[in-house]
Amino acid sequence: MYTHTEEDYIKAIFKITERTQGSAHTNAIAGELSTSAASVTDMLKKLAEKTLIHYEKYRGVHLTGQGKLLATKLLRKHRLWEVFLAEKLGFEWHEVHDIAEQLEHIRSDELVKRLDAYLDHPKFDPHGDPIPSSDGKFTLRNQVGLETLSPGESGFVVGLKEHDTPFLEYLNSLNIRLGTKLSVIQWLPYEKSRTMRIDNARESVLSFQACKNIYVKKQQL
Amino acid sequence: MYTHTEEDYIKAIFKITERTQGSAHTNAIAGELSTSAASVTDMLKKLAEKTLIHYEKYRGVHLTGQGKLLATKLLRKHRLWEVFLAEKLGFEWHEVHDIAEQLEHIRSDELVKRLDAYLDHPKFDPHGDPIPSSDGKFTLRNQVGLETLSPGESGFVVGLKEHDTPFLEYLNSLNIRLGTKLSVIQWLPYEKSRTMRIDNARESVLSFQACKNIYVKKQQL
DNA sequence: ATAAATATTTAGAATACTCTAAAATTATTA
DNA sequence: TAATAATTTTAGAGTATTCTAAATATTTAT
Repeated sequence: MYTHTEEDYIKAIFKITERTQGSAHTNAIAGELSTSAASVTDMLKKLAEKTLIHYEKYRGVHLTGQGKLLATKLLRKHRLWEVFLAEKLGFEWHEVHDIAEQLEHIRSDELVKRLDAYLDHPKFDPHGDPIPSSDGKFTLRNQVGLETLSPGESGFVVGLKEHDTPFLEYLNSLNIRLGTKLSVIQWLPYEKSRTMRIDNARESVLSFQACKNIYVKKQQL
Repeated sequence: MYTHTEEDYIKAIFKITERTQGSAHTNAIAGELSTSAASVTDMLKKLAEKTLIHYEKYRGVHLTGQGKLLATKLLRKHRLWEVFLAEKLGFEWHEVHDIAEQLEHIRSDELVKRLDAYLDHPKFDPHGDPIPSSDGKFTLRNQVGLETLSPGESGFVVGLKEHDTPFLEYLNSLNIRLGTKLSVIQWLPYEKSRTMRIDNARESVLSFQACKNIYVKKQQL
C-alpha cells in the first residue's frame, strides 16, 4: 500500500511524462506539487526503492510498469469521482477537481468497481478526459484542436487541454460545455483570434490560446 | 483545519463519552484507536491546545463545544456516506463501515450538503443509527432493546447497539435487517435466549446477548 | 573549452505522529 | 493507611515528510 503523498508524486510524474513524452525532472515535479526540489529528491529515492520509478541521479525519472498501473488506477478513480460529482450531485465542471483530488485516495477496489457500474461505465470525465479501464487502457478519440478549423468548418467540443478554474468558468459564461457545437465564422488577424458561432446561436470571439485549449470532433461535411 | 488523526481522536472521545456518560480516559481512547497510552497523552495535549477538548492530567478528557461540533460533523459525514454506499451502490450493511471511515475525512461542506440532498435527507444510516443534522442535532426515536419484549410481543428492527462485522453477517444470515418484524415466541431458560419469529415466517433462537444488541420499535397491540 | 547559469543532490534540522520503557500518579484492597 | 495494582505521563527515540542552505553536477553561452 502506498501513502497519500507517494500517490501524489506518482500522479505528478505521470502527468509530466505524458506532457513531455520523456522523463520527469526534479524541478518539474517540484513545480507540479508546489514543493522543494530537495523534498522531491528524497521522495524519488523512496519511490525507486519501491520499484515504482526508474531513477538515475541528475537524469530525471520515469515510471515502471508498476508505477504506470498505479498512476492509471488513480486517474481512473479521480475521473470516475468527477463524473459522480458532476452527474449525480450537480457540481459544475470547475468545482469537481479539488474534491476528486481527495476522493481518488480512498482505498477500495470494490468501491471503484461499483461506482463505475453505478455511473454506467463512463468513458470520459466532465472535462472530456478519457477514463482508463481497470487495466490501464484509454479510449482514444479522433479529436483536433479548435484552432485547426478553417472558417466555415464546425466541430463538437469533446475535451480540453488545460482545465484551470478561470478557463472553465470562462467557458461556462459562454455556454460552452462538452457537446457544444462550435462553428468558425472567421479568423481575425489580431492575435489570431476567431469569431465563433456557439450552438448555432450566440456569436463570440475566442482567442487563439483559448482555441488551442479546446478539442473538438470535426463535423464531416 | 484538523488532521486525519486529530479527527479520529475526536471521534473516539465522542464515542466513549456517549457510552460512559462521563469523561474519556487515556486507556479507553488508546483501546478505541488501537494505539498506546503514551501516544494518546501526546495527542490530548495537542487537542487541548486547539481547544477541542478539556484536559486535566490523570483525570481524563471531555469535548468542548467546538469538539462536539466537529465530532457530530464527522458522524454526519460518516453516516451519510454509509447510506450512499448501501442504497446507491448496493453494499451490505457490514461492508459500509470501513469505506465510510475513509470517506468521512473528505473536506467539503458543499459536498456534504449535496450528498444529503441527493440521498433525500436521510435521518438514519444503514445500521439504524441517527444522522445528526448539520448543527449537531440527533433525531430521537422511542426504541427498546429486543430483550425487553415478553412472549407474544412484537417489534420492528430500528437499530443496533454494537455493529461489528460478525454480528452483522449473523443477522444477514437470519434475514434480519432494518424494518424486519420480530415476534417473541418464548423465553428459554437456558442462557436466557429467546425463540423468535422473523417476519412472520422463519423461526429462530436468539441469544440474550444478541437481543440486547437489537433495538426495536414495539408494535402497539 | 571555460565561465556562468541552472538544476540537482546532500546535510542538517523541523513537524507530526508513533513507540517502548521508566517514572509518577491515582485507585484498590486488605 | 500502607502496600499493591492499575493508570497515566514523561523521556527518549524512530519513521515519514518537509524545509533551507550548501555542495555538486549539468547545461548553456561565450
